[in-house]
Amino acid sequence: MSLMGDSTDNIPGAKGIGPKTAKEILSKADSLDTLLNNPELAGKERWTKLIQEHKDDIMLSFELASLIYDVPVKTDSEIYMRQEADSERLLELFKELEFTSLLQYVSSSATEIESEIVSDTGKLKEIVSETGDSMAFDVETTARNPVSAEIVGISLCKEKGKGYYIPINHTCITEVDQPGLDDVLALLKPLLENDSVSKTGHNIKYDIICLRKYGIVVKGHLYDTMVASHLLNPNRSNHNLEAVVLQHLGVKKAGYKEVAGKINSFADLDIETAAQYSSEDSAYSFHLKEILFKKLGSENLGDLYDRIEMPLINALVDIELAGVKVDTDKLKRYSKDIKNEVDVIQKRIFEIAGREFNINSPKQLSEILFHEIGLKPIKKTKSGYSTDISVLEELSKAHELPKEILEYRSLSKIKNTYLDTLPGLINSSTGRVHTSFNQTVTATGRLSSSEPNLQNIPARGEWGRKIREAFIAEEGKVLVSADYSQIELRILAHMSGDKKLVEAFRNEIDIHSNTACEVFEVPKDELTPDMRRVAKAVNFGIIYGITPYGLSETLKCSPEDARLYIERYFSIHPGVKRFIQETIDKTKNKGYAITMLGRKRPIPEIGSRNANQRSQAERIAVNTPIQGTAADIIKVAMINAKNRFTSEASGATIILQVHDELLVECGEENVKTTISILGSEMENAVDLDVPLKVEISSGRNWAESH
DNA sequence: GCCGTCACG
DNA sequence: ACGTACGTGACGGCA
Repeated sequence: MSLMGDSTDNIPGAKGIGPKTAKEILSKADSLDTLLNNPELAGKERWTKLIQEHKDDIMLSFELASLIYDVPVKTDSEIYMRQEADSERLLELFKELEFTSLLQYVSSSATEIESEIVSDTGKLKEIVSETGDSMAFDVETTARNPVSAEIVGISLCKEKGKGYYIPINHTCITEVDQPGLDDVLALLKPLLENDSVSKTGHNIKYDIICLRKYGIVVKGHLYDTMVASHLLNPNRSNHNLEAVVLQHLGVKKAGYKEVAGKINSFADLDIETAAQYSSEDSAYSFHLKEILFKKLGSENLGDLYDRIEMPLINALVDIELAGVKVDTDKLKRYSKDIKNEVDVIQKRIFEIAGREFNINSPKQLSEILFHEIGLKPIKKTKSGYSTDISVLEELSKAHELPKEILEYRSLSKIKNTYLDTLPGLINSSTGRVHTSFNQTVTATGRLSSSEPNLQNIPARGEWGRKIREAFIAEEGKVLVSADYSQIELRILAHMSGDKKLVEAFRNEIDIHSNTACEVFEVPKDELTPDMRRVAKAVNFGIIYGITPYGLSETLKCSPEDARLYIERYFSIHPGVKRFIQETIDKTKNKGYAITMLGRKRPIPEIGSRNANQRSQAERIAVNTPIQGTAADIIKVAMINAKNRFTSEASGATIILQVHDELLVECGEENVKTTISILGSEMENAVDLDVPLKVEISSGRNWAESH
């Protein structure tokens, strides 16, 4: 078995590697170690030679060089551009290898895009009238968060290689005339709202939100080159335009930081520089559209984009604009309460420890625990002894301090991350919190949420309840929360076709209790809560790509017992066992994991000779189709629910998504309709061999609706 | 900027 | 003999 399966079985020496194969390895490679530690591709010399053999292919040699160059992450092309120092070291490397063409690329910044400043409405009118059925645009603003951002300028592209920049609200001293915002938007509105003109952009959700605040509803087919890049390789974490342009066009474009990093706001930027930068954004995105969407088609990802990711952009626009109402007074009161609690605990900790120290410093804490008190370290981290929750729980048996530390940590986390931060993130004009839902971050296809992250708001315990009670509905409205019940296990049942598992879900049996009966071979009425706890962990473990050790860690049992549980589970669910093996084999053959709706995730380490790396890859190969399919399904539900809320004028708005939950706000009088629409759209988003079940309830706040 | 930790699913 | 559950984002400490 060679690195990537059949396609690279001819690898014995570098000379046998053609450009296409090398490219394939690179596109699927996730870490430098995978490649450099491969005995068949070992050594820098081999790779250097490879570069020289392919120096005509700019991008290929670029990526190869980045590997030799020992960059710490993936095959991201932008890594060596992130820092000046890196660029310089890369230059040296290229000089050494006599790469004249590459030298040109890194040393000269791109000037391929022509930019024209549009400073009067007459000219703008002309451009609008000349625009055909396809355009790209980019909105420049004062802020990162689109809901609070104000428009500074807009660039357009209607033909490859040329951008037009309309300066609107630059505050720098300039002789360039700036047309008024209202005039510009009035002229652009018919074009932007024209359904038959497709719109291209890089992270176009941002621009659509900015314009929506001014009453412009962008219509037409959306080509988002950032989303396309993510679908093509979800392992990459960064899909900013500079990186994507470098990867697919082989051009080093100036990034935002290089252009505007030193100034406070884009509005302070001189108009000529702004025009060039913004025109490049529009024009490169316009150019990338052709390449990326052709690739999406040939990778069979076109349907996934058209049916899910593109309509999802519009759904996310509505969600982010809607925001969530938060009772800040309540949070601030809780913050004071919790401060008193934390102070008391801190005092107690210092007394027990015999001196004051920074409890938040794991380093200082381990000094106290393991040297001064003399407790026995349990786990190591890269930099010392671990003091994480599992360690402290174990140490609690031997000493009174760890328990206090746990309490301190938990409370200060609540205070710092939630109580004290959320009030500051309220948008002053809407009075609500507007998170960003990121469509291009996760490797599995899930969304992520940031600034603030509203997908990790505490849910458990006293403080979880208190904090969720502070997420409230507008006056006269209520919150409706709908959760998929066991969606991942249901997907496992469907995908594996395991008879017993399918049957259990068709009969609406409590799945964890059911598993407990099976694993412990007892009738239902003899089940203990502890058996159910074990079974629940086994069920989760299956989804995560179970290992005896991993299960024993979470269950705090011996690996031998864990192994037994797993063995019992598989003997009862042979279909699941078969599914796991087949999934791993298929991933090995194809080089990627794939979800029900065709989302792909390359997993190159699946062929690694390093057993640890290979095992991890195998767990990822099992988990990704399950987690990713669940992500696909809730995306479909969001799109369909939103469409019905709109078409049936139910006055309901989705305001949050938390992986298997949707939170909706609607008028008190519409609760019944909302529940019925939401429930049926979630349950019928896709057709599986087992039913999808959704639990719905409503209330004045998030805790109550749950 | 990276690490350890911990909040969520 | 090894080191392990899957996926995220934010915080404080520390170099």
